[in-house]
Amino acid sequence: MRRVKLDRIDRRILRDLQDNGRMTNVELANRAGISAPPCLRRVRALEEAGFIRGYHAEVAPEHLGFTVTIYAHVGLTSQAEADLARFEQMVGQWPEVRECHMLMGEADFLLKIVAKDWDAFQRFLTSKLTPAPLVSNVKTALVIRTRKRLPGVPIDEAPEDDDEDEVEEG
Amino acid sequence: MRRVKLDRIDRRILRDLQDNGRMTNVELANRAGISAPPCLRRVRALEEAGFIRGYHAEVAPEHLGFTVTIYAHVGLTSQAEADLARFEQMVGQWPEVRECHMLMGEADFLLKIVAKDWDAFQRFLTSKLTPAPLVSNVKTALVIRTRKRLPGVPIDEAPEDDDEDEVEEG
DNA sequence: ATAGGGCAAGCAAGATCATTGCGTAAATCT
DNA sequence: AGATTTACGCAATGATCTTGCTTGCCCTAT
Repeated sequence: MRRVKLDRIDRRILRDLQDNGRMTNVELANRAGISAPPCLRRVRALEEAGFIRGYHAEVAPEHLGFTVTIYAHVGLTSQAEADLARFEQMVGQWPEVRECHMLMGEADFLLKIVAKDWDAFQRFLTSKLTPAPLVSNVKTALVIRTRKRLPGVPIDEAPEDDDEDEVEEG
Repeated sequence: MRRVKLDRIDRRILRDLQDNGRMTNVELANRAGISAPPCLRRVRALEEAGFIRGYHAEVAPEHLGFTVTIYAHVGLTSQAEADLARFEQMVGQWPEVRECHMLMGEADFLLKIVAKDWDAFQRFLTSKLTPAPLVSNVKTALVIRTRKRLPGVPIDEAPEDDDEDEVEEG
């Protein structure tokens, strides 16, 4: 069980990579105030330790024909863990569903769904989601516009307390 | 007004970069079946045309101490466009709010909020969001777990109809 | 048909970047 | 204090990025 601590340099690296995932290692190093080799070693260590789950291009949905984004609240008929997992496994196979969050309270989920147009979403809703087993009720909310869309979390230069963040690695 | 069309190669590039934003251009080119130079030119063109909004490292919130994720439905007292914009401008300045989606129907928003712990979220809620001007009512939903978190949109090898996607660029 | 223009691909070369090995300094532990 | 660990920086190698140039293809207008 190795411990990984984050100092100011690590946080700066994470912040910069969260903001620009294709930043070159040399620029990353310059911003962090160290030379390239240790900077790359830190990045690799952060990846290994699970601080960085991956890198993704942020594509414009409307440019690819996806004009409809919906958030759907889904209530289930059962809240047994096996049923919750079965539902998650099912939505995991639907490409229209991009995110699946289990919410506090009764057995319900919040799904983020994208579709090319309203008709395609209706087809998904009526032929896939609503008739699915375990699904009790579905409430959908169409997204009109999105004015803020920041990735991940806010990463300050320094943590609020004096200690450094640390995390256990399996 | 330049037109940009997407062929199978462009879609493959977008799909691969959405999946791995740090894929090298040579591997991207190999997967797409073309050589590196035209592949890089396509990537640049896709960026210029707005198909790619940016690149981001996906960081693990809990590793950085953010153990709480909340979705909040916020209803406003006014749905005049100026007030909606004012609300969006306000949440834009709150680092805890990562996403702000305006929903269909009455003037309400869906916010994605992250916080280091439940207490920090309570402070945000009671000292920032709830007392803010225009805010009528707030309903929060704590995220227990997230089992699906895919970026962007599903990108197939070929579009459903025979035509190629095209988009206007300003 | 055939010549000309417009794309887009591939090759090649130079510049930049990533990556490794090695030596050294600072911090930690005994 | 001495030993150990850790992480930095330098230097060198290999890979990648990037640009200019040339070639081939398709479309269009003679």
